[in-house]
Amino acid sequence: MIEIGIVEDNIKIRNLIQKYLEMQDEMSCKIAVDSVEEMLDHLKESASPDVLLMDIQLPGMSGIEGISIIKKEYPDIEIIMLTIYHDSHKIFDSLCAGASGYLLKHTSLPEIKESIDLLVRGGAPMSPQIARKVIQHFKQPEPKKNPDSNLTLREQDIVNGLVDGLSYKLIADRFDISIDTVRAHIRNIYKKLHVNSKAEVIAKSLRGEI
Amino acid sequence: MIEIGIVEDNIKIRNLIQKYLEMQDEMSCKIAVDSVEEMLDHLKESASPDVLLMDIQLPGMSGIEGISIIKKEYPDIEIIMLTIYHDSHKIFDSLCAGASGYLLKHTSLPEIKESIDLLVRGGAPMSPQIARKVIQHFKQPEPKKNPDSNLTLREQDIVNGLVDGLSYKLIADRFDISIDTVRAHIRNIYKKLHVNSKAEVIAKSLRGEI
DNA sequence: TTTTTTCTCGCATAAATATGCGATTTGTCC
DNA sequence: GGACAAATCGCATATTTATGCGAGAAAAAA
Repeated sequence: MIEIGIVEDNIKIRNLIQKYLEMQDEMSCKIAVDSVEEMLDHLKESASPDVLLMDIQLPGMSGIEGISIIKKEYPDIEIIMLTIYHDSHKIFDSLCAGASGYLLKHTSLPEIKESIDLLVRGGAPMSPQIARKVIQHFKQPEPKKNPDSNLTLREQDIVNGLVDGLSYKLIADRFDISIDTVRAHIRNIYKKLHVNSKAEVIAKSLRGEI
Repeated sequence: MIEIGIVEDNIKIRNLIQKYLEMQDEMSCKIAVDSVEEMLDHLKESASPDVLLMDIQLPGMSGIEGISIIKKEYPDIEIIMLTIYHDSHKIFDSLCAGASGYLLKHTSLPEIKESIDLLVRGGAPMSPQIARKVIQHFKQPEPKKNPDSNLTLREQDIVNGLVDGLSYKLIADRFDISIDTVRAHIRNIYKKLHVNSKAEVIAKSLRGEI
């Protein structure tokens, strides 16, 4: 028997889902509340459900904050977001916070049931549009490397020194060269990268633009 | 009519899928080859398919290398990986290279068809186990934030200015404050972060350690 | 072999940064 | 009302950076 909890402030939707899930043989949905705070109260007193369906827009604490807190206290509870938001930020914030699935609210009741089944079998329920956004997140936008920014090995050494937060003097020590040589390299690096400060070199480097 | 191409070196599997897809009313699968190189030859001469099903382990160029090349030349072709590999590296390499879906080879023929439909409708077909791995990738292992490095809003503004490569003067201009105030904030930031140069602040920030 | 890179070093100087000490104002918390 | 954090500003100074110009030696490319 899969124990399911619901956090959803729209009472109609909440009751609808609860009733539907209760009708399933292998599912039970006893806890259905309208805020994260209430759910936390419940969790303290009674046994934890296996799966939580959670909205994002909620009175009080948002669903995304809720994920973090619940996951920290009860890491075994699997959380599926069920929301109208399909903007990338909310999706990624939810997944980063520890959600295991992300459904849009137009998902039908049988599909919700299917998703819960999928989840307990080790899958990750996602609406197709959501999956698309998640995947797009991986695509490298453009390896926008500056073509004529090919640094020599020594120059890369120097850049690494800068990224490590070293001063010219310390870089000189590290590679056993004079500080004026460091200056010379840095001059050339700036030319190649079209910048004129350490700050920009470090930023470019850590952004993978070198 | 959806035009589909297959790159798969196991001739049995290839023929099976091709025949099945050809049987579908709204699908056509004329091009079925056993290497990326062959597919590239085909693409040069005839019209591009809408969707490619591609294996990873192939004679000659690997499927993952293939994605990059094909996507660069023909960015409109959607690629679904169809492979036995379910290790995270291969999955992420594929998605980063530009694949729009990732199925495991035990996927049934009707499911493959469904996946293609899903793809052209803007979704992203993935086996549930794959989706799970993708999602796990988002979970932050540990936000190793320095506990007593909580910067105030203004201090965060200043840090952003530094990351953008601005000088004190320009930061002062951006927020319409005096350069001495910028100095004051930076002093406090350095104290909180236990550093003593712009470089280190930028590095920390871009590494997500603030 | 000649030319071009790459790496090395030096001197000089204007600009920017790091850091010391001190001060006023505006909130918020108790 | 008093304590305290946050944001603002000023002045002074030692250190570091940024950038100009020049140059020699070794290695790689032509």
